[in-house]
Amino acid sequence: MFNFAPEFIWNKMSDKKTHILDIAIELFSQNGFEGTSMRDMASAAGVNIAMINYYFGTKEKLFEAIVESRSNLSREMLEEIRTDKKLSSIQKIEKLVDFHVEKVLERRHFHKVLHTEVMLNKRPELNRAIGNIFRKNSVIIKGIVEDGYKNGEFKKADSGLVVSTIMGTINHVFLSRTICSLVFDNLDESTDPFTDPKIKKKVGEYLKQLMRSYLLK
Amino acid sequence: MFNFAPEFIWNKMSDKKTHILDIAIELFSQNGFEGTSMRDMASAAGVNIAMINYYFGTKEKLFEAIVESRSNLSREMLEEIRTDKKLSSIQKIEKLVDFHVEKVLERRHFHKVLHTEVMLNKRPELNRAIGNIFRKNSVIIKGIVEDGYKNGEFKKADSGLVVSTIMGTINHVFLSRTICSLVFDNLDESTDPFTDPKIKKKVGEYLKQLMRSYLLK
DNA sequence: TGCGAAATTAAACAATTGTTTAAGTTAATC
DNA sequence: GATTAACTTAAACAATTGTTTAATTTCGCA
Repeated sequence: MFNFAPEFIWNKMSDKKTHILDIAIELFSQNGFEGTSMRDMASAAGVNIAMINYYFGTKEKLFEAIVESRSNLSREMLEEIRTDKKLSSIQKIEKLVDFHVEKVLERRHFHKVLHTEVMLNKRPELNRAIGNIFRKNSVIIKGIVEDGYKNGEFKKADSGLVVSTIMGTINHVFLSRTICSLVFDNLDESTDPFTDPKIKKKVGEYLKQLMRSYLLK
Repeated sequence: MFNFAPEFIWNKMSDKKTHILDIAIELFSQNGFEGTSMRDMASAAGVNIAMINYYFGTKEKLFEAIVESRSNLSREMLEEIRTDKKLSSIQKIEKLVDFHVEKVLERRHFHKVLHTEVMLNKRPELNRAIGNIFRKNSVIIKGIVEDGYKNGEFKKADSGLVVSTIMGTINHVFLSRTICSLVFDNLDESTDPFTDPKIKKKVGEYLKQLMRSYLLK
């Protein structure tokens, strides 16, 4: 009898635990929290179901582990933009818009789940974890807007609402295929709007123009 | 032995079926689709669980029935704004902003669920029903923006993205308590931001100013 | 009053859920 | 090589899910 090769070979860099995490991100992203069962995840990751609880305790803790693991990714980049002395305030805003469009497009399913979770607001622990990410990012972006006012480049503006417009517009356009088709109503059925560079550019340019006309003196 | 009064007396205007619908809206809004069980709904409505399937068939059909029942509420109002000859284009936009802020604040839980459903995009039938509502509204608002360009009042603008900014900003601010607290960071713990008229006004004024500076020539 | 359709009920159904158990294997340490 | 801890497994657990059934009651109408 032959011994067939196992479906997964754990290499040493990404061990079984982080492999589960990767699969979990994928499934949670596609199906949401309630929509993803532990058994789905176990079989998709090719591990015994009890291993997930062995590593992470509970389903909710698993989700929290995911959130934590992605937590610091964008904060550093945002901080970098804010403190860049070579950029004017409006240039920072423009860079930030591009960064966010890119980020959401790249991980739109994940962002989708973060937003569903923060909206529905069950699972308090999880909500707090997500809220912390949003908070850190929000503070930095607000800072950029307020800096622009202090140095005389911008008109006075409610920085929190400016953040809401940038994030809100991007989310609205990109987190739902249905809505995306409404926004760009001449969408070719075959082309995927989320990989189409023209659409990405369109949204970016629009938001920058919107911010210029509202913020600049 | 006494016969105690039943928990609910069905009056003739809103019979048992529509009573179930009302309760279902409430529970779906608070807990989402997956988060609401038929048993929860049955006991909240004070009816036998089998009655719900008797009236509506399945859980999903029940949700669709809700969506249909709310479908035409805002379309008429929007159409009215668009065709109002006494208003300039920018006045129409402003009226529309106020209308949407009001609408979302009034039924925020329901809008929350609509958005979660349209984001996750499981349950194709349901998604199509929700998409149709969004589509109808979207078309009208886009029309207002495009009218404004044709009559020389507005600069050329991507009407779809303007809609996204209005809807996206309002949703981002009002569909999550967590995010709302980030936007208005000096929030009193005790006051409810969603009933506070100051916050409602703030968002409305901001969006109007944003649209004026972007759209007007 | 009596017939038949509609309404209502408690119970059962079958499937799935997240989690735990208890027995097993593997691997490293002394 | 023995001891211990980490890992892995199949099975069971207990709870919940949406839906259906089959028996019964209610009610309008002839």
